[in-house]
Amino acid sequence: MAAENEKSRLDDAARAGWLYFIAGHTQDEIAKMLQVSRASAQRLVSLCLAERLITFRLEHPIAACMELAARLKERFALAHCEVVPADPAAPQATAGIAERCANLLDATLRSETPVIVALGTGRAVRAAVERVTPIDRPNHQIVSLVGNISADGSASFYDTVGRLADRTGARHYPMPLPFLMSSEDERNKMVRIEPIAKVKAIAAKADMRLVGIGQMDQKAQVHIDGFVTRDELFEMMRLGAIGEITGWAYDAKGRLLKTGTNKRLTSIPPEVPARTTTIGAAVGAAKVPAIAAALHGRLINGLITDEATARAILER
Amino acid sequence: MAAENEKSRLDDAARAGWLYFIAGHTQDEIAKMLQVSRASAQRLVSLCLAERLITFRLEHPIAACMELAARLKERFALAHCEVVPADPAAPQATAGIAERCANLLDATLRSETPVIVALGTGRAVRAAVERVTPIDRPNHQIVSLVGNISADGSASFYDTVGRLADRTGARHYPMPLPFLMSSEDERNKMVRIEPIAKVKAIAAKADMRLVGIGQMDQKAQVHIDGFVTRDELFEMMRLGAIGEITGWAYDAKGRLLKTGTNKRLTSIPPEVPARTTTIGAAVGAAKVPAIAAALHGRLINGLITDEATARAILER
DNA sequence: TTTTCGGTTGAGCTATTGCTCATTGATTGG
DNA sequence: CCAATCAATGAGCAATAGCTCAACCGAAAA
Repeated sequence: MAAENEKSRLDDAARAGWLYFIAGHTQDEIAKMLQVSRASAQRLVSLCLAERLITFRLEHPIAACMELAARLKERFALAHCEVVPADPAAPQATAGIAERCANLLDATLRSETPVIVALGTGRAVRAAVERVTPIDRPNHQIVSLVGNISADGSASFYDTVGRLADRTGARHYPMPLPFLMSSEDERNKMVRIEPIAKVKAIAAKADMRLVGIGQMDQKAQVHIDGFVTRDELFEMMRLGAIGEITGWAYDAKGRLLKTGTNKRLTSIPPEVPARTTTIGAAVGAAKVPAIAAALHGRLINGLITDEATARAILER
Repeated sequence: MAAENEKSRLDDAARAGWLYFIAGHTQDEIAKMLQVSRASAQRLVSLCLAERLITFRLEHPIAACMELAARLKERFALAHCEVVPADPAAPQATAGIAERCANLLDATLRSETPVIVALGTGRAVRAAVERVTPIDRPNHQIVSLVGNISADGSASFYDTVGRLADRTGARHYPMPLPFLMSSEDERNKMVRIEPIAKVKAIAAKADMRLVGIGQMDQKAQVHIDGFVTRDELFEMMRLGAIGEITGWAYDAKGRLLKTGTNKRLTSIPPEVPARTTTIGAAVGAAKVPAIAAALHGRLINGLITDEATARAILER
């Protein structure tokens, strides 16, 4: 008898769900049809959902992305996560994630109350600032997390901070420092001098950090861009480095290394664990271990990536 | 560019739909996530539905029934239609439809304002009245559409009107007449006498008619119950009879025959087309042509049947 | 350059929905 | 048989969704 009632209740729930979601009736109409009160009709619709009698299927590539983003967000307790459809024609294309990063920057910068945005390295970050909608926000501040002078003394490093400031009229604070100093002592001296200390102080108050994630292998961007030598790169790899964020190398568990180039690095170190919104932006199979490690080590609390990369991270 | 925007709009619609239906967020939350106004978020969710980006799938046997009922209702412009799951163990079982008929009667009889319910023949109708919830409605009226005296003069015909009256305290009007008279003249005389004319008048004002549908073949219920002889049945079949409602035989197009037993029949004739709620209740492969004809001829404007029968009717 | 037009937007209103809580009614144990 | 308990119910309210309308924006035409 109990089973009988149970069954008939589920039947009614299914009926209500059908009438609600498929036929598009209101719960009031359904209540009249099924000869129950509106409250009961609502309960039946809820039950239909709770018992998973009805399922939703989104026939769109976006669906998989949303799913992956939700899983990443859950798994790594992220404050923010976006997964864009992978472009099969260009698996490494940063266009998709750059657009989302730009959108995120737009949203942050739209605020009338002053905000501080800190930028790291990475092609996605560079591409993102190019896509930011121009807006006049002179009271905002844009601060760099990394030195903008490369090994040869030139300031050739792509000036993301300056570009973003151009588009917003915000004050900007590049870090007038070489990426690496020649020794730990020298680094410690430099970061204590007034203009650098000021940048550090502003960066510490940043409302959002947007950083790229680099893998530490033969194709490491920090090496390609000439910030670290081949020897330095290989030394870090020997020491266990698997990825880097603003130059700070970390191992497979996302722990910052205490040796090697990290001792001579002028970049603002990541918060561990990340408390302020710290969004990592990266795509590509090569970066998967680096991204996964950064997530495990809580070096970032936000991620913008593509479908293929997201899937690879979750499958590890 | 237009295509680009169109695509991105659909992407957003899919995103909104996912967040709404799958993740269960409110449109307000979605608006904040996608950086649009709540109104726009609502539009995106609507668009997602309109473009069929999202589909609902009801994983329950009831779903097919709802679907069939909706199609029957649409196809034959029915005021009411219910399809119950077919019981694979007993394909002819009237239990399912009787329960629904009883429910319908319950709903009708629940009204405080006086209603008139007219009952026809059929096992489903008989079973239905047995399942009606007892309720005290002395001002209602229950009227029979068919004579309750069979060929041998006995009143053995199952007394649905009386049983329903028992359960409701309603006044009831059986038709104290033989099912068939010996001639057309005699029929015409009988239906004009006072008590019969009164029953006819009440039946004409009925708020609802619940009737069975009989097939006209060797297993015709009217013959089995002894209301028509074998010869009479075969004559009607020769004349094109394919089904009967309250004894009134009709052809494959649902047109009432003007000859044969119909000329001697005392039953209240159906309205053509049915204006008052006239619900046919019948199941079984054998009844499919009869039901389909009744629907086509608008002898009924409501149907209660089972899944297998509904499917067969639609596939004709 | 100005005008017009189609389409998009957000404010604000109304309908619908979800939920809480007191009440009812059924069921089980005494 | 009665009382206690618990799930189900419906009223009523607060939150949410859907819709209308006026305003706005950008594109195409004059």
